[in-house]
Amino acid sequence: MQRDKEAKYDHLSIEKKWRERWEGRGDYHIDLDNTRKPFYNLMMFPYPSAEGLHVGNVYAFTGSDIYGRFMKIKGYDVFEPIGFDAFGMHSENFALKKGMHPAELVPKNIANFRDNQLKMIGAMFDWPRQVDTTDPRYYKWTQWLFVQLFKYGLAYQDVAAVNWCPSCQTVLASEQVISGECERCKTEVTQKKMLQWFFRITRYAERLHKNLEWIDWSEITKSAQQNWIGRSEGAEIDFELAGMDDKLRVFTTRPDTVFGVTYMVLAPEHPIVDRITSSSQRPEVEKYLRETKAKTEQERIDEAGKKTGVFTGGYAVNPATGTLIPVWVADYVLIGYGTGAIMAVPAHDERDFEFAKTFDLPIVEVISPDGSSHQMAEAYTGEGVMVNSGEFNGINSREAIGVITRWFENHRKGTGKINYRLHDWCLSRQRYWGPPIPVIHCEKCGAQAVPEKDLPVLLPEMKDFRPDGSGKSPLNRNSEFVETTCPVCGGPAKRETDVMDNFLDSAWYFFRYPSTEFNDRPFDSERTGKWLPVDMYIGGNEHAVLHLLYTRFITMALKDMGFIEFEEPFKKFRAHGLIIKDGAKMSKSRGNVVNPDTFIKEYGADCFRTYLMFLGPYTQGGDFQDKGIMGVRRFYDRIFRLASDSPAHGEPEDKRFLALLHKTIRDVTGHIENLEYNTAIAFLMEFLNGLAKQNVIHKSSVEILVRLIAPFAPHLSEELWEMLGHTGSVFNSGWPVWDETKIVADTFQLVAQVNGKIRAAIEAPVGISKEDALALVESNENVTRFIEGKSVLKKIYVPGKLVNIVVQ
RNA sequence: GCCGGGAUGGCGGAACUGGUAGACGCACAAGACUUAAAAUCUUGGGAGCCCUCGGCUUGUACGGGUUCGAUUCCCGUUCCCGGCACCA
Repeated sequence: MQRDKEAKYDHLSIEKKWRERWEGRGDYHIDLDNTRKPFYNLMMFPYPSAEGLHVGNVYAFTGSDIYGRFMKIKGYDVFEPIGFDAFGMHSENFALKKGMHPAELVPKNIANFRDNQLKMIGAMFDWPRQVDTTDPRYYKWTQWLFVQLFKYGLAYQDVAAVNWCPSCQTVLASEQVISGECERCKTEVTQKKMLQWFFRITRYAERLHKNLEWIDWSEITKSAQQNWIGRSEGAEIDFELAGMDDKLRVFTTRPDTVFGVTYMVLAPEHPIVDRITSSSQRPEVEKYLRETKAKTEQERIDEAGKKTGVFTGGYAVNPATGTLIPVWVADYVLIGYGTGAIMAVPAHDERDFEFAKTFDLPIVEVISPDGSSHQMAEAYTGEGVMVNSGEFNGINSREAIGVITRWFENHRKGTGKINYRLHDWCLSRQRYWGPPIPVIHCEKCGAQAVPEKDLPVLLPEMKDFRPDGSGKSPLNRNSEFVETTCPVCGGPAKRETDVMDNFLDSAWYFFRYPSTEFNDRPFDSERTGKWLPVDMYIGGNEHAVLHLLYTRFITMALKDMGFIEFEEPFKKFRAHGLIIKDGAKMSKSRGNVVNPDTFIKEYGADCFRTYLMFLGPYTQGGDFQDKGIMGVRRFYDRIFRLASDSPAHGEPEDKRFLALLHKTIRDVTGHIENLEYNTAIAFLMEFLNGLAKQNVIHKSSVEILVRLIAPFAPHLSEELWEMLGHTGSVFNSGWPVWDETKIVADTFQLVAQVNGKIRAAIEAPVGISKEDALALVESNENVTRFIEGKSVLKKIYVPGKLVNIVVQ
């Protein structure tokens, strides 16, 4: 054959052809009501940034799409929707920077994302069902969701210390503060006491924690949620205050150490500080409170370890010993956790120990590792035997936790208690670009939910949408929006002007996808019953305690309110890894950003997809190296040549080749199922290498290869499938099946070891007996060299694998 | 500090329930084709040593252990990534 006449893999025309054909035929817009094997394949929808699609997006979507296409070719009715998470500060801040209006910018970004980029990556998106969170037809239902939660008592307004981002000029949820900084702009967050809207996610803390035991999610994600929820078991104990009627309640995980309580500490913000402070101590206490208040979060973190505090002048009574103990105020106790007050056990808590050393407070050992008493040079936090603990002496401290808790319960001085680190979800934002909170404030009737018939509360068009730092949304400056009437009494009232956290938009979007055509309900119950929970969800782990926690909460709430019958939204969730470039994180400043468009144009989407997946295990990410993509391109070039070279009819007979063929089907199947795409691709390459070496290349073998690469290279496989004479889509051809019996070869490499060291590998028939195997090995020259003149202690035979001769 | 994940050639990475470490690919080298180059095809390789077919020694972050045999299991250590963190 003449080289220059050879058929050429022209990815540009092939990919265009199949994009158009899929769209024209509506291959991926499935009839949701007429399916036998529904499979909901979900990927985290993107926010349409002006910079365009990031390679990280492509990586995420491709991995998910490969799974979806694999299920499709296996015969499932795969629903693979996509949408745009377009509300929120990211879009708004960008619009501000560009001097544009988000209402004008966002549709442009979406169009660019969709038409120039997302449509090019070869995913089987069901476009007619796309969702845009800024569309009133969508956010009407986001507001509806708020109203339901409000009516159910899960949404409330309260004055609380909240996280304030001075740059974004809004409050944030604690999940959106990453080590003291705003998740969006990295500005240091400050604490402010403000009236805000919250969702009572803490009511679900135990369920959110408990279900982690059984949900099929990536371990890394579950562990992050576990840490975030921060469940800890212990007890709450009441301490009487000398000369006061009040009791001081504390939370502790170590009730077994109560005999060792030698003082107590209040958080500076604790309400009782004012009353307990004696007049002589008052100036000092007030000075300390002023100083702590002035400290930033960062200073407090930096100082962690150094203990500061002052004595209030007040005393409490140790409920176990009856002795008077001083009450201090110190900022190592946090108002936001437990009761904001602690019982201090310096002998058995490192922080209390340090504090006691600093201020010369008594240290009493009550848990001894060996039962004898010690000079305490540091806190002992392990378990041991109770000492100096009255009637409890001699008990193991771990046991004592339960015993003492019960003792307190019997004396009505305390109770077993589980504490969570999780806080309620602060939902309100003092910004413009979000769905308005659907609430009307009436002086007479209080805060009222906007009646459902009046939804959506449209986000008014405002030329000046700049946040003003007043603690209220820019909507507050729009009197036309603000002034309204009370839905209960009809009197004059004001609208709530804060908008909702855009994480609420994304907390329920997967409910909407299967029901996009219903405008009278957020989601149809029949559709939902058929399609949810989501079968497979893939996304980045940066949302482990944001989006992924909120979706679980919202799903549980929807169940409790009777809208749905399941409480976990995703049957399976897998976090994909991160993709880096030449060993380093991608960043604009480093100039090592991979532009997907360039690679898709140059090598084709199929190549790009496959290469991204070939970089490393999908759940762990990979290192992108520009040259590496050529390997994948060569792989597809070779397949293309093979298929266009009119392969022979008939079936291959070579047993070795058949073994390779069936093994490839088996291994590729298994590895795709586990999202180990890199190894699946390696097996495909190995198979091609084997196939190309055959004297006769059979069409049937090429067809199997084409079907196996289909999830990775959808356009190319369709083209090749057609070239091989088929009319329908390769995705309707079924996934190849393997025959286990064909994988077994006639012979194998019998490894011969002496004392565990390999001395030879001998071709031996499968099923060789132990005696024959030993004989074979012992007749090997290189083996005899090592056993000659030595006494044989043992002969080990592992069938089908090796013989090991142990000598001395 | 606690929790989770990880460390394997020049590089990205393979290795099932402990059984030939380095599959597959990149880069590299040699050869074939070519006037030449590109493309393509073939071959080669962890390191060190004897260097002759071939063989020996050594090698999966480090130090021990269990085992006939350890990248894999156990104990200890270092470093990297992610989560939580003065959370009582």
